[in-house]
Amino acid sequence: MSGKEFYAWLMKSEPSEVSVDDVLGMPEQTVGWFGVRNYQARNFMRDKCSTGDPVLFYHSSCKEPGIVGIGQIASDPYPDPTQFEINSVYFDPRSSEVKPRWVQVDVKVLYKVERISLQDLREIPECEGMQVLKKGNRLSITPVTEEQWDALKPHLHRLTD
DNA sequence: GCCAACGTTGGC
DNA sequence: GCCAACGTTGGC
Repeated sequence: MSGKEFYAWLMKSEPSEVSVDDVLGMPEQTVGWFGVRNYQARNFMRDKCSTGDPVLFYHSSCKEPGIVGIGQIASDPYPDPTQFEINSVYFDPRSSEVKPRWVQVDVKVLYKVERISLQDLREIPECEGMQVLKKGNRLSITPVTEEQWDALKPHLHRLTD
């Protein structure tokens, strides 16, 4: 009853675009979470994410979807640069540098874990209420409560690379 | 590649 | 401001 509603974040990435290994190869093992073009997900980044919040790094739209890494929010929100890049698929002509529409935060990957598949996740009773498990869920960023995180902990098996 | 679900768009 | 059409997401 005491757990925080926005304790942690589940952040989806398509591994063909940015995989957990890609991020581990980046400077500071950190990536700007570019390309979010959904207002609800944007508002989470803009209003609710804080530096240091735990992150579940999730691979989606792939053969083996699931949680593959643990990280943390590593910056305040700032304008997503891809919205201004005319050749980017994320270009938004309705946005402007003066009044940016889309923001991102930096995400740092701390370590990889043995993949927790969607199926595994559904079998953890305390995780039943997780937004990512809800039917028709399409949000790329969803909050994870403190209770859900605690329930997940015993299932997180750190990999050593 | 299918298709259910849901967000966005735009005509009225 | 309604709502049908359309586009996108993402597991399967």
